[in-house]
Amino acid sequence: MTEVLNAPVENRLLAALPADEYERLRKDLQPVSFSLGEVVYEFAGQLDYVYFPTTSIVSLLYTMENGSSAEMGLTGNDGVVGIALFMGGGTMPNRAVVQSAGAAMKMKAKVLQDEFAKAGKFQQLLLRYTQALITQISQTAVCNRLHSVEQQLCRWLLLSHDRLNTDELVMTQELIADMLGVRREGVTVAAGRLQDDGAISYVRGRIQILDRQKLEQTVCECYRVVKDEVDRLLG
Amino acid sequence: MTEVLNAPVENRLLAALPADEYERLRKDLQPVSFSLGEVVYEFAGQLDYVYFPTTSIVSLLYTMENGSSAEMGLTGNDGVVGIALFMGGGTMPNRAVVQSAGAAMKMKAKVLQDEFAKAGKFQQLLLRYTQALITQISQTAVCNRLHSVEQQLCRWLLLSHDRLNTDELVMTQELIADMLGVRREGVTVAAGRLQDDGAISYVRGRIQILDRQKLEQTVCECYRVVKDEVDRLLG
DNA sequence: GGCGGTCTGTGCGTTAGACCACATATATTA
DNA sequence: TAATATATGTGGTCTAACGCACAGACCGCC
Repeated sequence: MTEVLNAPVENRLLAALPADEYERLRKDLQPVSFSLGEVVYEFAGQLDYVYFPTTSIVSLLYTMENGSSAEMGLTGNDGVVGIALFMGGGTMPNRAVVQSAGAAMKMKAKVLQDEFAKAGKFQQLLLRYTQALITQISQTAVCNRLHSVEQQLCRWLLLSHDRLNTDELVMTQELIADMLGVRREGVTVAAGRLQDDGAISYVRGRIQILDRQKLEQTVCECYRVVKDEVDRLLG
Repeated sequence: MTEVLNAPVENRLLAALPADEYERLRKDLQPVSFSLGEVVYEFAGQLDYVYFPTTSIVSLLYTMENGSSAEMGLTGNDGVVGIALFMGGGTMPNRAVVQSAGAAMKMKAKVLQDEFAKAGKFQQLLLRYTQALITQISQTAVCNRLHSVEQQLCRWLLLSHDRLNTDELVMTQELIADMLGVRREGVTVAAGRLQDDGAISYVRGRIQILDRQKLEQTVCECYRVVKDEVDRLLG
């Protein structure tokens, strides 16, 4: 466990740093543990740290005034939570919620900003990640408009699976529904079909990915666009 | 006409530059004229210039393999087209199409990148605009999931109207449908209702905004979130 | 074991919007 | 002034997803 916590290089952004830059930053990175449902930042809330997930996944989502919500993107070991801190706005009009419990490395906002200002490799990586995130959010917009709940569920499962080193997702259908911005029953039906196909198995908040290929057959092109772009920009 | 073309400060990003920086960049800005439907950049296409719209509006949209499309955001005199050039990726997996004919100032990619690397006010403005764009795209994702065609049409009309200095939008329902990712008939019906309300009048590709207040009553909260964030970040 | 809480499955009426088929109205050009 | 192309209006059918109401199923705890 501590082994995992002390392995910041499990985050792709940090792992891509040159050795000397990484050595310099190392002392400013502290391990943290996120539990499911924990709120990393709130609508318009000031952030003191940025977080580099290693084994956790954090969802970015917007909650409407009437309580309904929808996810616009998710960040795992490929990125960083808190881009507003280097983009200059400080805050963002959305929330970040832990979607899969696990570990992350945190860094003080001030340290990050100073490092960003050096215009080195770190800045380059942060901006490239941000561009990849833009693509992810864009594709979410398109997918929300044009594709079925089942396709979107597949996209979501695949994106999450890519960011974990396990085949088990701990997640109730209720929570998935909140992420996708659909009804819980809609998720039940879509998940039921995937289960009948043998793609996944689902038992009370535990999804096993049994057959990725089947998911990839069902998913819309949106998944591929996002994945290819992440690989191109950070790979 | 040339008067307009020679007034780059009609773009809010350029207008926000300190006098000395603006003077330095001035010689690198050339006026261009965009016609309706012109493609500014193509899926994964390399860009030689970035564009600062002054009286034009450019839509960012994704076209699916089957030909259907949806917009994820739009840029007018508040921003810049071609963020991939300073974000580091070079290209983006989407298209940029002129949604409202008019003028823009263009700048060579190399000049922009050199200027960006100076980490001055210009960089700060570009990053802040990018953050505002992220909010716009995010809200499009949420809106696509949760709101009606009529509300989305209102959002789209208001966002466009904010970026123009006229009450007339030149735009067929067919094209609006492509932007919103809905059927043309759906736009006809929604626009018909707005027309009955006296909010707009619609004649063969020419929309008159008659009563902004009525639009703002019908629109969902998404519009406000985007507008407030743009004002906060660039205002 | 029994009991309350939390998940998941299912059925049914309702609805927004898709898809299809034209009718009509306004431009453009011959 | 026809003839043609383009833009908009309208009505019908179909379907995915919603909203609601409950019925199981599994979980932990007393």
